[in-house]
Amino acid sequence: MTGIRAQQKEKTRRLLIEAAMNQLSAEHGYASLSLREVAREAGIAPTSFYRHFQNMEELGLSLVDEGGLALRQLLRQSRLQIARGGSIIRSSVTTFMAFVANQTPIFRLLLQEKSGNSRAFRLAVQREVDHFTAELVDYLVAEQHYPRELAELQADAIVRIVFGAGADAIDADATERQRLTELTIAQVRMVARGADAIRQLGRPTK
Amino acid sequence: MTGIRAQQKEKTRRLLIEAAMNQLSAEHGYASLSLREVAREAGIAPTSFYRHFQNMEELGLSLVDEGGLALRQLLRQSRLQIARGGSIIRSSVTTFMAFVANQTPIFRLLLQEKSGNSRAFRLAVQREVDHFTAELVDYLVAEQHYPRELAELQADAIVRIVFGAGADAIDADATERQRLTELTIAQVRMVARGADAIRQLGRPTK
DNA sequence: CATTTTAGCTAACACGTGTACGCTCAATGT
DNA sequence: ACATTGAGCGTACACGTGTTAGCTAAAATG
Repeated sequence: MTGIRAQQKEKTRRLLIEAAMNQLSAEHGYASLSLREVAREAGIAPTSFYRHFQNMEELGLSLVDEGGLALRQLLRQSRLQIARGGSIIRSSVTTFMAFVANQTPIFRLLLQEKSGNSRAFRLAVQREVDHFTAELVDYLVAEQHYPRELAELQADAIVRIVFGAGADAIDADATERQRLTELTIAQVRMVARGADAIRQLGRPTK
Repeated sequence: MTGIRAQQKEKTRRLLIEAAMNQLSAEHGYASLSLREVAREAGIAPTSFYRHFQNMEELGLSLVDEGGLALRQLLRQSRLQIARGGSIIRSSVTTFMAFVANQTPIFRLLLQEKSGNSRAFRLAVQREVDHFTAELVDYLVAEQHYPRELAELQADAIVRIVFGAGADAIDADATERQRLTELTIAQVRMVARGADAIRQLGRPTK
């Protein structure tokens, strides 16, 4: 009942997606992705592409979704590390940087399309980043007992710092990435201290 | 001796640059910029383009330079506001956001090519951002007497936050941009507080 | 004034692109 | 068993692209 036919279709759909991913590189971004080349790498005729996607844009949005999914899986991984002890900041930043290193093409896609030229793409990526931020806010409120507003301010700043560092990490080699990771950890801790100081102001007499 | 000929050449060179700027929009980025369309808008034949630039890439790098120049002019403006009193943070963030609002295509170009697909572009933009950071470090060391290392950490974090906010401001309307500006100011102040707290740790007994 | 330089032109090229049309043939539905 | 569906294919078209080669005329040079 799985449908040997639908099964095959899903398979070549994946072939297309993976072909597109492969063609994403440092020199060759989504914008300059060609239907024909993607189809060629997937091993189907150019026209058969339309059996799976209406547009290249539709393919691209699927890529973003895949990326967002991977990103959220990363977050869960990170939370696992927290559960079994250790600095939340360090483990979060480290796993994030590992994601950038291991899934470079996906991260680059997210990064580029965040300020890219398709509104649909920008919104899709922003949605993923917002997820990211929202979960951080929840953590700060639930576990660290920050007032919501301050938690939002802080989470937003942290996400900006971490994503910015991720962008710089893309081009970096392992050593440089290590340095960036430590730098980022220190910066996030700095933000946390600042948020804490502000919180103390709110209720000066402990 | 100005050279009526060289003068004319410089003029159409500017025409080309401005034509390229005009074609940069939310939907149509540098990557999909066409030599022929640019030439058309500049009012010259496609082939004449090569009298001024060897590549589209060379044109693009000129655009980045123009953008960086404008950004540095903005910084000087901002520093003037500081000289005649007022919060340095507020005036810096405000003028930065004004830049994003008024010179949107240029800022978008910088933002996109920062993580774009041409290494030359990435380096060019990074160079501009580094200028930005370096001047902030100098300020923090000279005026606020932070130790250099802490100043660098702080400046880098601030630049990341501000640029991230700028990226979000691109799509925003005036009201939303105002909100973003206030948010960013608060975040930068938060970072400053954090840096201050860390500095106090370094020399606990005042 | 004679010569050289050069910004801009027209014509032409080879190429890659997205997409429409109609065919095949194996998996599905009845 | 038969009819229908649909994934994939080959052909073909119109179009925009970057780039070369060679001409023209005006400015620069001496």
